[in-house]
Amino acid sequence: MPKRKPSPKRRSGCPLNASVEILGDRWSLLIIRDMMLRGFRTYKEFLESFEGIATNILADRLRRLEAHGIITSERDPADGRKLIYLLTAKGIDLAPVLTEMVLWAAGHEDTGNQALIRQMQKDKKKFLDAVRQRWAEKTVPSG
Amino acid sequence: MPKRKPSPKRRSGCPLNASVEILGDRWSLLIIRDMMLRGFRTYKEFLESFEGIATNILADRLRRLEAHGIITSERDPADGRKLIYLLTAKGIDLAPVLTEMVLWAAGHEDTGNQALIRQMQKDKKKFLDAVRQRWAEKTVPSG
DNA sequence: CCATATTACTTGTGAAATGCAAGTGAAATC
DNA sequence: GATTTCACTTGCATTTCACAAGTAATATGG
Repeated sequence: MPKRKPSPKRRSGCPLNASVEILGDRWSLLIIRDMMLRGFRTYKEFLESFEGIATNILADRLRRLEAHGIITSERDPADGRKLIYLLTAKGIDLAPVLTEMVLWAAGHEDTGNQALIRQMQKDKKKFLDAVRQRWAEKTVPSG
Repeated sequence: MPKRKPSPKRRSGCPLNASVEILGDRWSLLIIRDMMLRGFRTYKEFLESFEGIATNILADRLRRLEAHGIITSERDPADGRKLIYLLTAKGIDLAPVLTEMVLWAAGHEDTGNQALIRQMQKDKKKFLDAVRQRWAEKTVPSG
């Protein structure tokens, strides 16, 4: 259980503050969403996913997420050019956070992706179990 | 039920994207936390709470949260200088999001506020019910 | 009343983060 | 071995942010 790394210069001890300092920007949670729910694993997939992210920002966010132990990266043995990014246990533990954010927006904002929302609403626990299961099997379907 | 406002130029229809565009910065969720859990309601209280926020940024974030229907503002009848900021129903509905973010950080980062965390872990539903109850009564204790 | 204080801001300025276009190096493909 | 693909980096313009100072409206003390 690698946890409780002594973090450098944090503004306050509140756990929410820690979360916000790590995840509080426009892209980090979207990258994690794509890894968790869409099975994306390479730089190129992320870049093409949300049109609009700058290449340097994407590189920076991946570095930061890795530094925080939320993702790992390794060379693709089948193609030495590719780096494969994967969620760590700490990363997959963000599933409940993403779920609640999705449900909040779905209830109060004009959004799409109704299939996903209905799945989450119907049985939150089952949905989260399924996410964790796919992650454990490392058989997240791509696309 | 005032919901589903047609939002201007959103990057994608995913609900998570909507959440990130509204809440994805370093301060918004901390302001909401202070309103929800500490009963803060004035500009000055927020400013003194998290030392470090710039006055113009605080003003901007309060404006944005109000524009998104997460908070309201009204003059204090007892002191005409003061504006009182209050969470809307949409704002209090962020309680599960905050809770999951707190629990995630508490489990994986080196943070304080163990009392709050134990309360959340012990019975998440009861904790959320209490938050909603205090909000409904508008009797959130200050400090 | 009138001077002073408090509250909730705005404005100005420099620093930092971001967006965009172009370029680079290593590995794969043709 | 020339070209393409992948994962970036670099340089520069723009936007956002932090910090200090100032302002308008209201409140308070003498």
